[in-house]
Amino acid sequence: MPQRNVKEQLVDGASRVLLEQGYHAASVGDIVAAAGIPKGSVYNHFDSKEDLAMEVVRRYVDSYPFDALLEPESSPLARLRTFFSDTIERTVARGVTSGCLLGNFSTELVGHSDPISQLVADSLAQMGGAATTVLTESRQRGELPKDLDPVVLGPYLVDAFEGSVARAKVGGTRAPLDSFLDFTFDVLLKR
Amino acid sequence: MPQRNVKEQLVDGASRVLLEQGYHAASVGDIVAAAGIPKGSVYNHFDSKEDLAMEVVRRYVDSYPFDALLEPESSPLARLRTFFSDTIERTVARGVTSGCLLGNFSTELVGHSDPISQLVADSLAQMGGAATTVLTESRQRGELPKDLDPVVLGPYLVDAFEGSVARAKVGGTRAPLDSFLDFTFDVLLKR
Amino acid sequence: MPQRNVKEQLVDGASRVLLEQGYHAASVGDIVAAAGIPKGSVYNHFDSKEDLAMEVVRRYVDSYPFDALLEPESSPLARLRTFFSDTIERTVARGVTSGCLLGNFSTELVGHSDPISQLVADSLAQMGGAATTVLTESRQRGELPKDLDPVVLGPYLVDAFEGSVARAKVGGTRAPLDSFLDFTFDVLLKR
Amino acid sequence: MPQRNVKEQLVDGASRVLLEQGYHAASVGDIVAAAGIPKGSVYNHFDSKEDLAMEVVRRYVDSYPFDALLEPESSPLARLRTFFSDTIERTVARGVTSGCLLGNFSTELVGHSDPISQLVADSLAQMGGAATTVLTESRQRGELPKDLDPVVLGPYLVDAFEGSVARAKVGGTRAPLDSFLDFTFDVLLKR
DNA sequence: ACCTCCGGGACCTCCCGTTGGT
DNA sequence: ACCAACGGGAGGTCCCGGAGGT
Repeated sequence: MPQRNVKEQLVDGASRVLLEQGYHAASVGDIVAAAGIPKGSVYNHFDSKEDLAMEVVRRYVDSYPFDALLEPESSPLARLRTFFSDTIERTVARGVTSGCLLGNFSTELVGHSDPISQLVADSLAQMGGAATTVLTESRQRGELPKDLDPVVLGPYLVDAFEGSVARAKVGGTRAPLDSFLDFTFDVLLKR
Repeated sequence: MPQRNVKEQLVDGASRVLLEQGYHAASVGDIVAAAGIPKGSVYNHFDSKEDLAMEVVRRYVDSYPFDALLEPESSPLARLRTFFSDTIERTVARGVTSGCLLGNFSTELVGHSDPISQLVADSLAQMGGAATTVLTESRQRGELPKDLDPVVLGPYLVDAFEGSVARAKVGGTRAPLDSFLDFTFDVLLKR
Repeated sequence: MPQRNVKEQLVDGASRVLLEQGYHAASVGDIVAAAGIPKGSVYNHFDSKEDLAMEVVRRYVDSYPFDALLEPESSPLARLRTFFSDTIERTVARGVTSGCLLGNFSTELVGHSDPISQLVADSLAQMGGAATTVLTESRQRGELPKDLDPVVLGPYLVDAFEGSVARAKVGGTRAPLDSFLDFTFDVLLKR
Repeated sequence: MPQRNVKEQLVDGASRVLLEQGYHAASVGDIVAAAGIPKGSVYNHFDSKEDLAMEVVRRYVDSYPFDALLEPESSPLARLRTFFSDTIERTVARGVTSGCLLGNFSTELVGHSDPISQLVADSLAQMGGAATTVLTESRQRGELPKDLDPVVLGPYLVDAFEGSVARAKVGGTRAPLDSFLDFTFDVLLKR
């Protein structure tokens, strides 16, 4: 067998390029160039660019620290803050101007790829649901102001987060992200 | 003899197509087809697709009801709610799955068009600033809980709004938008 | 306008290449190379390779000497013989190994292009019909043996002709064509 | 442990696919999919797609009922009619729109594969020769009109047959085949 | 013998911007 | 100002055949 890891290299390269350039702007040529593999090898592993992007989204979602978020060891609110904080750091590390793959694809691919859009919608819902779960815990511990409904608040926080990621991206600064974190946990959730 | 408002038709068509398809996915051919004009005419009025898109963004921003938002007639919070509410209705009227041009371009065009990205960033900042202005008014009237800083809260609300538009878009439902409106004005700002 | 005749050159080149190589074996690159035009120009004139091939078939059919065949000046049988004889000479002039576009496409494109297949079927029917018309004339003049039904014989002769063109093509010799002509007119129709 | 009759499956699949799609339109991928074997296995048994197609043609020719045609039991003309009639039924059973492999390849592969073209030409000549043999028998029995030369008539009938198969294929109807049979044996050969 | 993975190259199509006659 | 025609280049996809471990 000539080489190994071709598929792995491909998905890695695609992850980087799709995150940085977007779906339509990133050509398969760009991706294979970044992955360091020949173009002809792409379709040995994926049926289409869309199929490859699906895998990239799956891996992206899998990289979220959901385990730590739901582990009932420390305070729920602390865990939620850590979840967002870690995510912010990872986002910044990849480059603020790359933004969040879910947010990027949520606006770019509607009407162009139903499978990806569905996956993105589900992933966003999953995040909102996880937040709701933690907030419900928090409420049971009496940490949460009583007027805040976890079911509504969870997705709301995810929306606010994604919005701030988008603004950070287009502005080229992490400020909106830090602002989101501070306001959410130091003001909104703290009475 | 050619059409009269060729430029107008062009911008109208481009507004629709760019909002629905995105920048990279919409070809100049798609745009002129939607506008009902010949392709060669585009470059009599704009230097490039990018230039045309700039004009589309400007018109999009101009269509926001900033005047009504800042007119000191009714209650500031009421005006802010109306601003978002009207915007939601217009968004829904254009098709939820189209989303918001600013949100769409904020994630798609970073790294591809600095002029558009800058314009989008500025427009988002403008919205946040307008919200801050109104919230400051509100604070002066004592309508606003004291722990909420208008300077932080204004952009935060815009982020949350844009995030909910994105989620509505990818989910194909207006629910996140209504949820945003209710939570923001019935809970968050009504402590 | 940079150049003219681009479309004409394109169709001419396509006629040559499609006849010689067949539909699937001839790439658009081959065609534009033969036509001496850049590849990007093809789709200014035709929607697809299939569309271009349709035009080629139309021109091919138009090149048959149907007028002379149906002109009631000389003997019907003489005109029919001339029709086939002329067609044979033109076929040989283009290269026996190219065969007949209708025959070639009739076997290659079924299941791949319904529009072309239909056009080819119609054209073949047209030839058979024309032969029938002339044979009917002949019968009325008493030139035709009574047991030969023009309605059946017309298409039969066309089939035999196309079959002999195919055999000449694959054999690389005009012998089957001459044989067709002699047997048909000196034996079959001369009872 | 792999399959047993890999080669057999391969040739069977290739026979079907090449007959239905043609040589250039059928990819090796299509063939192995139809055969239910992995693509890499092809080149263990054949040097190339061309080589595989050669085998397919050989089997196709072997499937003709030449034995029954030449067995001097019943009337020569009856045997010839049966030969064509059986061939027609087998052709129809495989799908009229598939046509005849010899006819299909005779027009598609000239200039692309000399070995296949040669084999097809020889096979066609073989058929014509067999017909001539039987017609000669017939002549000796006095069954055949004296003006019909078996040497010319044999190939002529094969050409007419192949032409009618092509017309049946592109027209999607067996009518030309039945017409060929009736006219040939009820009119042409019956004085 | 088998078969997974590989890969250089070419497929058809379409892109965006331009040219130049009207 | 208009716009039909143009064109270099790239888009995603798929081709046939091979390499090499099992």
